[in-house]
Amino acid sequence: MSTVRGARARARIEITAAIKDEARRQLAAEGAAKLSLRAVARELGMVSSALYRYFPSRDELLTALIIDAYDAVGAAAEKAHAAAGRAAPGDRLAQWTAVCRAVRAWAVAHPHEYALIYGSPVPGYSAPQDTVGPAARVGLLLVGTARAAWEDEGVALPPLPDGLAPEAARLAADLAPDLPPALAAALVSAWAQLFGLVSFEVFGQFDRIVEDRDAFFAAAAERLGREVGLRPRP
Amino acid sequence: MSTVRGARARARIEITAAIKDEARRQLAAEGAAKLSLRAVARELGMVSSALYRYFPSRDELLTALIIDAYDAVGAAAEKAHAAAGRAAPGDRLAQWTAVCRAVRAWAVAHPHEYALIYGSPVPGYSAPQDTVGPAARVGLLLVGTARAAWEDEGVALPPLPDGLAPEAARLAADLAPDLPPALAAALVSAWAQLFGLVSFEVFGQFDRIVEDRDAFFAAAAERLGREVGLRPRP
DNA sequence: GTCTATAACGAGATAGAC
DNA sequence: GTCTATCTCGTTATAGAC
Repeated sequence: MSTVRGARARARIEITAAIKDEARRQLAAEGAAKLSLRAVARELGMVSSALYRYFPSRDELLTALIIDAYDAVGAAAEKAHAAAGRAAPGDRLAQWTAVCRAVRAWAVAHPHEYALIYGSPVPGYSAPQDTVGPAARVGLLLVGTARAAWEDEGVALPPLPDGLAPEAARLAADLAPDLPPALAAALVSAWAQLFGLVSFEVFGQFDRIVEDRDAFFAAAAERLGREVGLRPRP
Repeated sequence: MSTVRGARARARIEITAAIKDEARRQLAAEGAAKLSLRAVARELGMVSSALYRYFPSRDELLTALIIDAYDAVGAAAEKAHAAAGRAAPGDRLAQWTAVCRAVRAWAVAHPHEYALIYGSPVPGYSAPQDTVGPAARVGLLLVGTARAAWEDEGVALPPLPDGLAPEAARLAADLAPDLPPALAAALVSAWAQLFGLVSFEVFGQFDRIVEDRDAFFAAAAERLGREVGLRPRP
């Protein structure tokens, strides 16, 4: 009884994975806008209507791919975060740059999945609430490292520009009530800028401009870390 | 004779503009991947083969749209650059932030054209050399402002991290041989981060996170300016 | 209950004959 | 330039296999 259910469940998991794999292949070849349930089904030797047992609509398949992508980059970042924490406990700047490098490495290795989550929105598709949690994973790591440094020794940040004080207070209340508003605002800014660097590289804006991308990115990531108050180990 | 030719030329210009306008409308509705010469023709009451007199292929139409977009954001930035130069000559930080704000304002007003040039690459399309010049316009303004500040009074930048020295020298040689390598590298980094901030806003990554986008962006742009050595007027 | 297959819909793209 | 025959798409209804 339970083996039967187990076998069915296993088959379901396998087929679901096969569908997503094939969809990712199409993502790379044609882009998210042209992702087609029929083409996926054809490639898998299924009939299109059969896919509806696994994904109730094309948009739900897209959502699954988006969540997987956020989870993949999040997992890569978390792994780097943990490893850096073990390798040099207390060296928050090293941990910060390790997370940045992991994000970049994942993005360079999976450019089409990266484009799906950090590139132009897919026309006609609007991401449901389910993506919010996975999307936050990298950001949470960055906040965590900055918080650890703040708890260690406090951080020295330049004073907030006048106009930003209310928004910074709002950000802090939403994202990290224990942190000073200036740090919360700096974190959001660094977060956006990290992905700006990665996007420029992945989307080809650095072609014929930046050559030694590793060195360039490493320096930029470290600078971002300093902007949220991280300092090299004394 | 010449009036006939003039009229013909005028008609050609008008039709070319109408084609691009309709194509931009489709860009907004369906995305660049689905831009179709046939649909453009249908909407204009033309037959698709007639379009080939104006654009030899879909890719050439895309290229024209891309160049137009780079030129539009470049012109907006140049206008802000010039106005800031007139309003407060010598205040380089104000000029820098004015350019940043102009880029952002254009992007927010034209999100689909922004996505075309700074979003995910269009699958199967590779930009020809013609786009390089227009694409450089904003970057050149940023370099120009930083150069002016450098010539005014020099700039104090943190020393380059070890590994970055060769790449920074290369960047400086390519982009601005008169500037110190550390400044060239900081400029490329600030350039990428500026568009990272804009992309996060335009692509919806700030939804439900950053509320007062004007204040947030203004503060970030000013910080970027300081990173390339700009200081407020004494 | 769970799945797949057939067939169909309405809409749109596409290729080629004329 | 036009028309038509043939594709694609997402999605649903239905019937039957396991």
